[in-house]
Amino acid sequence: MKLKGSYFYTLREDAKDEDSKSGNLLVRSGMIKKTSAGVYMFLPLGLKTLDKIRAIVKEEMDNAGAQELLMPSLIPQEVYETCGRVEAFGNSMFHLNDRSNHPMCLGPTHEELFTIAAKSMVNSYKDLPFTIYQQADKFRDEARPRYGLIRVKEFIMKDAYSFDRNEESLNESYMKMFNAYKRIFDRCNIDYKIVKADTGAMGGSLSEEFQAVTDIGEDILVLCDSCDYASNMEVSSFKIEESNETELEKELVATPHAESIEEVSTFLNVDPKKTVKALLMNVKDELVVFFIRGDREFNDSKACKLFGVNEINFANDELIATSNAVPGFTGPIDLHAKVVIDTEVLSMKNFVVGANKEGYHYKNVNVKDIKYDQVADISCVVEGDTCPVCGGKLYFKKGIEIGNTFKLGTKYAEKLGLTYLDEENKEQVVTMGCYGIGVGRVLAAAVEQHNDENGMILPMSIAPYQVCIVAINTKDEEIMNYANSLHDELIQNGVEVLLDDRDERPGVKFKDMDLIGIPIRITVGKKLAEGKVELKLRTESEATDVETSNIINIIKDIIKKEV
RNA sequence: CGAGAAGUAGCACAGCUUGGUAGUGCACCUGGUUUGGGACCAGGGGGUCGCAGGUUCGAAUCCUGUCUUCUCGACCA
Repeated sequence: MKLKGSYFYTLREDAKDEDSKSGNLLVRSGMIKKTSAGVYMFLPLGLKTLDKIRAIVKEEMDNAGAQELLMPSLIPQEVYETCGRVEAFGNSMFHLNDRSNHPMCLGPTHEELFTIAAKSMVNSYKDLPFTIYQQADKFRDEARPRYGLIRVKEFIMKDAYSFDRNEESLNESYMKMFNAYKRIFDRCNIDYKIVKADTGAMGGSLSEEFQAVTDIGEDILVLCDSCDYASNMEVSSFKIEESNETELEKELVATPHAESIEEVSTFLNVDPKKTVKALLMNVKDELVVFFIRGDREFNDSKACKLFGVNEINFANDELIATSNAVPGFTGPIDLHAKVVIDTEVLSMKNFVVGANKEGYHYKNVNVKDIKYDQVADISCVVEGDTCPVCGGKLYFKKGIEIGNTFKLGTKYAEKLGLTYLDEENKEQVVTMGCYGIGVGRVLAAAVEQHNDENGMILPMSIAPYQVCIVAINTKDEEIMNYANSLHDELIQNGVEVLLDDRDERPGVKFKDMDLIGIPIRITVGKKLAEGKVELKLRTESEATDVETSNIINIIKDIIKKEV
């Protein structure tokens, strides 16, 4: 590939409407261009990079025995009605009508269509198991697209679905995908963690997320410093510390104007860990008061699961007025409302709670003093908590979900009637798994993790070109002749090469090649007269002189080592 | 969806308070000098100032509406 005469441009300044390192670098390098919020063009250089990732995904899927197919994006709405998902997706689904006013949508996910496809083929237990997948566009009308390719309205996802006769067989299919995922992300050089995640509204028994570790991550990963415990914040737990204090008698204390945990703990000079705070919530239009340790966050998704609802909001004044709770001073003693206490509170002693009386709290309260309807795990881990597995210390990292493996179970198969006959001629429901990879997110994550002040530092496996040749002076015939012949010879040797033969000054070319992150740079300049060119790796700051007689082998060796 | 900010040339911005010929840097074109880390000199092309109304002799500038983008939050199968 020669730059002169080809579609290639870079921007010298950051885009004002990109909020992430990767978004900016991808836009500045001319790989992508925003068409509207959360929708991007993939320009030639960007598509080439994306294709490298897609090829790795395809190779690993095929090796794992999965078969590729392609589903449509334009789908009749009734396909999603069977499993109640039009409502479940709500505003994030794109709706449109065809010319005869038939309601259609742009597919946000494809469980239903894959299940329908499986029905055409599955009759007997002998037809199982198998796994099919596609790499295709998904459409989700995100409320707030952000971070370049990370949160978008239209994106390419690799989604695979496994079909098995039972849970045991599913476990095998699942592990094949799981291992393929590890190879895919390893090959793309992503720094990732595999965490346990919420099975959410999808149902199913196990969900594991592949999370690329970056500061702009939208998920909080809970990790252990001494074992391999790893969990999404939504579902993570911690080992509760038992207190061996002797229980004291509760005592009413005046705490004028001290409403927040911070104010109360400062006023009474107690550790926030020795307080219990109330959350007045609206659960199905009923007031439920949750009590958790003062320094902890309320875990929304755990609470939703507890009540089997999709959302829990703060109660409004009207709802709060149905009880004797006083916001800022709400406590579990003599509270006339439904009370749920966090499991951890059972192990706390001599703590501070509100007194349901303006300006008063109780101190030295113990579990025996309080009445509650339910005990449940409803709080979030904080850093420094004890690991539930090994007793080590928990710490946090931020992650971008780039992949998800999911034991779906029989939910979709049941509703859509995907069954088979077993050896005894009995009808059985197929057990499914689904496995997704956000291909664009993998690219964004790779860029987010591999860059410096000059631009991207792409891993060899996904860089659009493995080698770039910078010809210092395009007017020098010898330099140009050699650069062109090196370009041709590398291609003949199966190397992906970009020749910068533009009539630009050297500095411009160096800056551009650094920006787009090509792993190996060959500079053809003055030393050509001595039979030498310069080789520089994007990951290194220094260049070395190399004999032109050896150059092909040296390059091939570097590539072999990296891929 | 709630709150805030911004829309002026391909990109990044100034001009708006106090209405009066549309500006700067980069990019682009022509000529020349240059050629190892985003060159220099000279000349040049390109914008119905997001859109629609209104006020005014006159609107990028003031007023109203609207769309878009961004930020913080809510949401995120």
